[in-house]
Amino acid sequence: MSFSICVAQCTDSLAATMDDQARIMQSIGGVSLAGHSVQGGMPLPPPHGHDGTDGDGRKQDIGDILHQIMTITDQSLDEAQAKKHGLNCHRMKPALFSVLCEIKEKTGLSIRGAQEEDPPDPQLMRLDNMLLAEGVAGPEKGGGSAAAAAAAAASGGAADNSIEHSDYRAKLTQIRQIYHTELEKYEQACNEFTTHVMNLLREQSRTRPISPKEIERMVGIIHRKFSSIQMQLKQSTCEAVMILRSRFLDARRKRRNFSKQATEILNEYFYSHLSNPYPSEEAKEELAKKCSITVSQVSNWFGNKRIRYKKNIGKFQEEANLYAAKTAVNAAHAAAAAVQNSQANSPTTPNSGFQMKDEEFQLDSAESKNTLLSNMFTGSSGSFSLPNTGDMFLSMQSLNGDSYQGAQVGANVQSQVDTLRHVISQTAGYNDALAGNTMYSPHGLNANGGWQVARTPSSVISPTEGPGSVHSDTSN
DNA sequence: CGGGATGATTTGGT
DNA sequence: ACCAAATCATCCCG
Repeated sequence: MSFSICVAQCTDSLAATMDDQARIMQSIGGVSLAGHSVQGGMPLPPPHGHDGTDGDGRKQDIGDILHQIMTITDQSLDEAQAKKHGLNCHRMKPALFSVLCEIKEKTGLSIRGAQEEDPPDPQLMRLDNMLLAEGVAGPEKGGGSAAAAAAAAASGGAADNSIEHSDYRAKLTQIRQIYHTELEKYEQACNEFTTHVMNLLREQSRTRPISPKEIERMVGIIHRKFSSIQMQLKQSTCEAVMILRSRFLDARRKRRNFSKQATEILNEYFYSHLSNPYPSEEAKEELAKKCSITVSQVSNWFGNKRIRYKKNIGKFQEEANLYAAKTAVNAAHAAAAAVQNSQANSPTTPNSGFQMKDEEFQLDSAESKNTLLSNMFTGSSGSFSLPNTGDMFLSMQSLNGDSYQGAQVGANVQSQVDTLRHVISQTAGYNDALAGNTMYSPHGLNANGGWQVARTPSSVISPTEGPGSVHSDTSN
């Protein structure tokens, strides 16, 4: 939308109003020329110096004046100025003026009242509200600096996201700026135009009757015209914002898979908290930081993971084994580091060898994993029951199922020591029990398909009877 | 290119 | 506000 359009439109409106007046004038002329007396029977003052002359002369005079008035706008400025002066000085002018006044008074009623009250346009209000909501209209919200701060706060390494976000902010700021400059331009133009028209009308009021009401009305018309243009501006701004938004949302939809490392970290947490895979706010923040993703992405991930895990536990068993083992090994590693020269250490290589353990486990064959892991999986899982699959499964109770709650992953050395001890103690005893079912059994799911509420470890089921108890759930 | 994997969004419930 | 579930949209591999 350009300034020229708005000026053109306003000019149109003004021209239309002028036309109205010209028509009135014409009708006046018609009346006065056709009839012998002007409407209302107002007698024309006797033309000076032409007393007693025929009516043709007067008609001629009036006709001339009216013609001059009506064509005054067609002439060049200088010409018009001269003519105007001539008319103002014309001897018939006061009389004609009063006639015009009277006619005006009569026709004025029909003009007025036609388009008075303008209720707040709901459409305009909607646009205003939206622009306000989008932060395009309304008080300056710090624009770039706020965006930068928000981006910085959200980042913590989430490059993709913050880049997109700041990009969005930048574009929005751009739109906002354009909107404001345009709005200002229109306001200024409106004021200028209004003053101009008012001056014009005041000037003209010397030649023809123009009431203050009429000027007011004209101003109203101009303002309406300009505000309708403003509405167009607002509308197109809204459209632009919508497009930007949809693009931004599309861009967000255009997801990128998380890095392998991030998935690793998330999975580790998930499987080490399988009994209650609902990270606390702090835990989520921690994970988000570690994974270079946002907290809500962590939440999304856990939401998806829980649902998909539960939906098809079998599919995730290998993964579960893998991560349970990792957790156990990590715990063992940490514990070994913690207890240093303890006698009850893991049957693995010395400290230096632990560094590679993760990779080794990742690359292990399924069998070795399963045999190894089935002995270790109890490391930090809680109790579980299958949903309604009717599968036979094991219910295991951990010693420290919830010991990681709210703590940093792998940071709780004591629990890791416990885990290690537990793993070690379990290794021999339950190997056989699991031999026929190398699956990593789901823990923490109740019959309704939901994870059970976290419970205090070892208080419900003793470590001796917990891991060994076998449930078969054929109901449902 | 098809289809499974996966991150994001929507919907409905508490 | 958070969750489960369904669904969407894209990624990615064979």
